[in-house]
Amino acid sequence: MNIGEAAKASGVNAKLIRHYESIGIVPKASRSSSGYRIYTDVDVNILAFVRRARNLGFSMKEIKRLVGLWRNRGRASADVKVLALTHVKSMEEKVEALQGMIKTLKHLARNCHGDQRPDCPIIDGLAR
Amino acid sequence: MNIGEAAKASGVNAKLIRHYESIGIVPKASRSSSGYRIYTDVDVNILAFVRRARNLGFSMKEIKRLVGLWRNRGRASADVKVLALTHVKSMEEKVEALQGMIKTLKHLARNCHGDQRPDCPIIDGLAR
DNA sequence: ATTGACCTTCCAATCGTTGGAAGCCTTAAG
DNA sequence: CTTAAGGCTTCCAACGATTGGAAGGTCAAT
Repeated sequence: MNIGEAAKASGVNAKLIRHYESIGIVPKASRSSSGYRIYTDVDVNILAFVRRARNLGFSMKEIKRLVGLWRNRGRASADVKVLALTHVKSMEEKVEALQGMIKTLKHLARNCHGDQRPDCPIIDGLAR
Repeated sequence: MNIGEAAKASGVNAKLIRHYESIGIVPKASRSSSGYRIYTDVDVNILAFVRRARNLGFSMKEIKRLVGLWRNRGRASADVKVLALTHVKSMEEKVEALQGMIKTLKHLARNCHGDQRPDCPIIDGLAR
């Protein structure tokens, strides 16, 4: 399977697959005589694994570790769980930060006429 | 006032002030005979305005527009409000995305022993 | 033999910020 | 007057994750 087929099968585009290889997220693919990368079903599984982890918001650094844990049959599930829950916590913090911003901005916007007049509590709030 | 003092007064560090100038967020500061940037109280206000907008999660592109609106006495408050509410909406979408990820990961983690055994629903979920 | 779709590598851009290096300027102390 | 500390200047590079393009090689079908 060449990189384009692997891209379709895994849902990770070809450009990104090369990038992941270059930064060591996925193992280096073997090559055909003409230099094309060759992928097996196992490689496709790794790529799809990476894609799913990405969809859950893990950083590439975390994903690198997750792939390592996945491939390590002797792993402790505790290691995975800690990684996952740490990530959950950081996402929860992001949510809180965003909700704070949303609340503030909505409050400012509620008091803004939103018409042709220049008077604007949003601007005033920022310029306070 | 030189850049260091303006940084203290505005809460935006000197490096960042130069950067903001270079990308046109804030007007180019005038210079002393020796080439040092000179800031007035008005400049400091602009910088602090930028900092507050940043704290509300606006992108630099949006902030550029906000600064323009702020300095334009004839602005329509509607323009500001649209910008703010668009930003609110995009933050709300981010929150939703994060909450989805959190929910999924928490669900996987709940079923994970988190001990020395390698069996791990989190990994299995990613490898599904 | 030529087309067109694929593959290769390398370099650059995005966004917002931070860091360093090398060199000039200002200020205060010796 | 000289020197040292610290602030200022510019430019260049890095972070993370991805995307884009350019220039060229390869494969399959016409």
